[in-house]
Amino acid sequence: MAATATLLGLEKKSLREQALAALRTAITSGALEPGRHLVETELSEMLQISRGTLREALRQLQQEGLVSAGTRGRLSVRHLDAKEIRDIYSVRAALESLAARTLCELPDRQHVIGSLRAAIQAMEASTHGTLEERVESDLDFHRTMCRLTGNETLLHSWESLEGSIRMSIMFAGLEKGVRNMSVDRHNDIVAAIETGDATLARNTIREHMDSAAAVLVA
Amino acid sequence: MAATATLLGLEKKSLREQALAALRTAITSGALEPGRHLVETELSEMLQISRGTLREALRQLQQEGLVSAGTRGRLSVRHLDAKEIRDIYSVRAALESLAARTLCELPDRQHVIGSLRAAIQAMEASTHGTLEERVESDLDFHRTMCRLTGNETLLHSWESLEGSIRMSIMFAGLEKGVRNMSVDRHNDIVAAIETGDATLARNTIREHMDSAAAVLVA
DNA sequence: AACACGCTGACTGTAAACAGTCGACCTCTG
DNA sequence: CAGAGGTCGACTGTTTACAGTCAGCGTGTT
Repeated sequence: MAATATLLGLEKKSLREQALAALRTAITSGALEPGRHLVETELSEMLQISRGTLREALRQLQQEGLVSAGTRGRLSVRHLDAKEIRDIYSVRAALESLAARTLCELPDRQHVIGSLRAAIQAMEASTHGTLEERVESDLDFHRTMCRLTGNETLLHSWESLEGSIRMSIMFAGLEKGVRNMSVDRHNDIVAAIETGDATLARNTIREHMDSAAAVLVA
Repeated sequence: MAATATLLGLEKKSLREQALAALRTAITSGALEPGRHLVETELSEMLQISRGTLREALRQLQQEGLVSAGTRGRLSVRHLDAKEIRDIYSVRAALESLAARTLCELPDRQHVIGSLRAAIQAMEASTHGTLEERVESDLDFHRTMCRLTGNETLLHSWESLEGSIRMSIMFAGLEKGVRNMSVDRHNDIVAAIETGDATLARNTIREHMDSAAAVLVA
């Protein structure tokens, strides 16, 4: 069964895609805890899908860095130590700095600024919600920033990193994680982009990410 | 059959891994031309493997950006236009800039510089070889730079981009591609890293990548 | 007690078969 | 002739079955 968009906007997702989403959530939420050996026969039973379908989903999660291969093809949920979290955030900072600089160089930034402000409003709204919602709206802001560059490769690279980012936040604990997700900091980022000063924007992102990583590994 | 390292250093690779490598090479060399519909039944026959095994390999290639999904799950070899090549090189520059800066910040760089100089010597040797060899040694230099940072996430991100980089070079033609793979430019990069000046190193990489992209899309 | 060997169950890798979707083509009807 | 409907082959998505590897455990030998 292929993914199908129907007239009413309903979308049938393939079992593989559904499994991928479910596993991604289970891993990044900690339900499948770090180091946990992912046994195909168990998971396929839990998810009520065949092992072949599950393998395809697991391959993608492996590529995304959520799953690591041990001896003999055994997969387990990846465990992140402090260095790895810092490394992830370094790469994240590099990608988002590129995004910010790219947005500064756009001839017409108004539409972009509008979208980013909308994302910040969503962040503001989320401060009355759960910690999960706050994390979601924060990541959505950053993803939006990458998407608005129009650089598909950048968005794809960021999205490939997203799982690792989520796991880093989960490792630290949500309460710690949201400590760097304030609306003010994100307003600073948008303001920097609005000035069109690419160096300022890059530095603002860099500081934001350095600070976030420091909190996560403390 | 799992991948197995034996006493003599021989390594049995799984069929999936072998298929992955073969397909990657076929795509990045242009043997499987851009836009070509990848029919599972054909490919599995060509490679003499089952469709299930092939699908796992194709999923990874899709994740690497070498293969794009069309309607109804149909996969085809990705086609890159000039913008996409520039985008790929922007992301590449961001990642390698991070690598260069990270290497500048290492307390003891001598071992690192040695490895980079060895990679340059391999590049020098390759100037007497084929164009393919020159491309290989160039990419090896850059991969080495990322690996030496010790940042696994960075290396993985770079390697996930490698296929797209190779395809960009293939699109332009190898002759054009190697135009920016001179030993001098790479000596400049190493020299910049040797100074420990992160900004200089970053700028050297940035210029190198900007110049490479410009040549590829000209 | 320590070591070697054999067996078994658990697990991964892979192939083959089944099932559903859809485009192309053909036939029929007005 | 144009349009509708049906059929069939090509293809993707998924399941089931087969095969090989290896860790753990039990047994026998020294």
